[in-house]
Amino acid sequence: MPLSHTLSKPNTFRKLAETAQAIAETRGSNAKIARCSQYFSTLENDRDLDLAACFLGEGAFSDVSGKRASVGSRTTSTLAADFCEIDYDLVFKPCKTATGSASETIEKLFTNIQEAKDKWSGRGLSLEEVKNIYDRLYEVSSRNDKQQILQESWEQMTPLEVKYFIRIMGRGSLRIGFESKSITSALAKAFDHPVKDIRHVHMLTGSIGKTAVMAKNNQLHEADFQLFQPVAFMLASPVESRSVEDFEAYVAEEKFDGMRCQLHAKGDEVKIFSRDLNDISGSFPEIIKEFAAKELPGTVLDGEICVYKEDTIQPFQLLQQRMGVKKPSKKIQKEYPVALISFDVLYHNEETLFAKPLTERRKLLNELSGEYQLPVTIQKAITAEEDVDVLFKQALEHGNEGLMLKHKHSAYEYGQRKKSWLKVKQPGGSLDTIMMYAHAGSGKRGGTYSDFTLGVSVREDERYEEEFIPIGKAYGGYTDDELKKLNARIKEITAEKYGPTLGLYPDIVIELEFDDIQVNKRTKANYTLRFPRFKAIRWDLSPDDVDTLKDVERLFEEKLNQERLGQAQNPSFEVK
DNA sequence: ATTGGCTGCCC
DNA sequence: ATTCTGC
DNA sequence: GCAGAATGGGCAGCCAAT
Repeated sequence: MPLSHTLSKPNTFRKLAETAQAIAETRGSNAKIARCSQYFSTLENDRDLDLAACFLGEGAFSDVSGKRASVGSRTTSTLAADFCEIDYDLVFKPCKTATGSASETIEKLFTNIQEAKDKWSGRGLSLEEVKNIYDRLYEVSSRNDKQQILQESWEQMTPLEVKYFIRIMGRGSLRIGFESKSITSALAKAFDHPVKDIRHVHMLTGSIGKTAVMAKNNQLHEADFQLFQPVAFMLASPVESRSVEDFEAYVAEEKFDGMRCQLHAKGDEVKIFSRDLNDISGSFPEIIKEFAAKELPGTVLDGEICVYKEDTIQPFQLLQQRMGVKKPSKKIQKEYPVALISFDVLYHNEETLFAKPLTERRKLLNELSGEYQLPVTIQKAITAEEDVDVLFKQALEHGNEGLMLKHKHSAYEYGQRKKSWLKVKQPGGSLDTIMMYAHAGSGKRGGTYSDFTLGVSVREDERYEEEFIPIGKAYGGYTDDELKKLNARIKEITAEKYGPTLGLYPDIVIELEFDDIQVNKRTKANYTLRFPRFKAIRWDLSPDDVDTLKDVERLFEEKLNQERLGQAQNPSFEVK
């Protein structure tokens, strides 16, 4: 069979890469959807459709598979440099800075460099073969083995294929203006089903590939919720309390600064899943044991895991030291005792409750709390903004993050960020900082400096010799227009260039907003900021006006002195 | 046996 | 997590 | 109003270098 014929077959990886590129170059979401839909229609084989939908919509592995390639930009980039026989630091890195994308750089280099072209066998791979490569990458662990597999694969791919192979392998976006919403629309169009049906089945199965196959074979109605298979979480939209209109329609509960989780239980079988649908049961054995002992009938709960010690909810930083621990020792379990505080019930006694209004789900949750001794959040009625203000203050006193306002009649809208759940938070503070370094952006921000290191003043601080020291980085909170102005000014105040980073003369003052200050001994300042973002570019201020490290220390002390109220007084959760 | 770099995944 | 932009 | 895209800090786990 002639090569060209083989390669034009729809089930080749080349066809998928070409389709992705065509989608990227197409303007307008409807046109993109049409282009993708047409591609899906050409895939005759179920397995190929499964893989194609998974690659375009989720990546190398289905979200619920728990598998990862564990290949990052360093591994791919150094190998790419070797592949082209160029120096990584001297040639590859500058190219990456210019294009703003490692995979884009690799595509360009492979297209233009003879050493890379010489390695190409031109054989081409099927979707199934590429899937096998991803599986092999998951199975090996050393970087050498991973690079060996990558090298062999790239020899059989065109530069365009390599680009998408890398993007699919990572957990990030394909950056073709086409994420899960568009994929579901494309499947709806290709196989003639309502978008909402496709979306619903996607939520239930957790797999876009499976959903695609079911859509093709008219099996969407067969999809059903299954215990121990996690569903996407309902998310909340940020609001300022003054912008809420009908307070009576909402109930308030405190927003815990912990780890969101979905618990599935039946008898002594219990599993918990993280927001990204990873199985995190192993990290919290005492929660598993505790719920196993309760012998619940088939039940799914939505809640938050917190470190809870001496009747007090402990800071998130303490929980962080447990989150990633795969097999926590007895010592760790004792030092960081955790509690799962539930706030919703999604399934009980063979019945899914997603479509029921919140009030009804809550009624059941309260009953379960009484029957099985489950800690649940306390919901409070509100009628006006003043109520929210009072409750918000109480939440902060508990060491909680803020308030959730939940629409009383809302269904559990999984996987979506709607206005049924609102989160009310308040910035932890702000600092006037100096811009110290500017870093090259990537993707659509390629070619500009879009990411900045901000510093506080230590000019009159005997502990330091320099004028300013970094306190955090920020990349957002400015408009595209402001970014242009910043880039113009940066050109004029560049002192040094280190690869993708510019060292700047002190000139631009940024009002930096953040949610929290934390101690971090590994940094020069000893402190870092949680969720730093631009609040304003202070063209009106000069480097002399920048806040000092002593100001940071003072803010931190103030925070520490606000003692956390134990749950014994005025609790934010209870057992009915 | 330690340390540092890379990766994934919580917020 | 947060934020801005295009549709 | 939603979806998409580009990015923050910090932790554990794992591998590579020393």
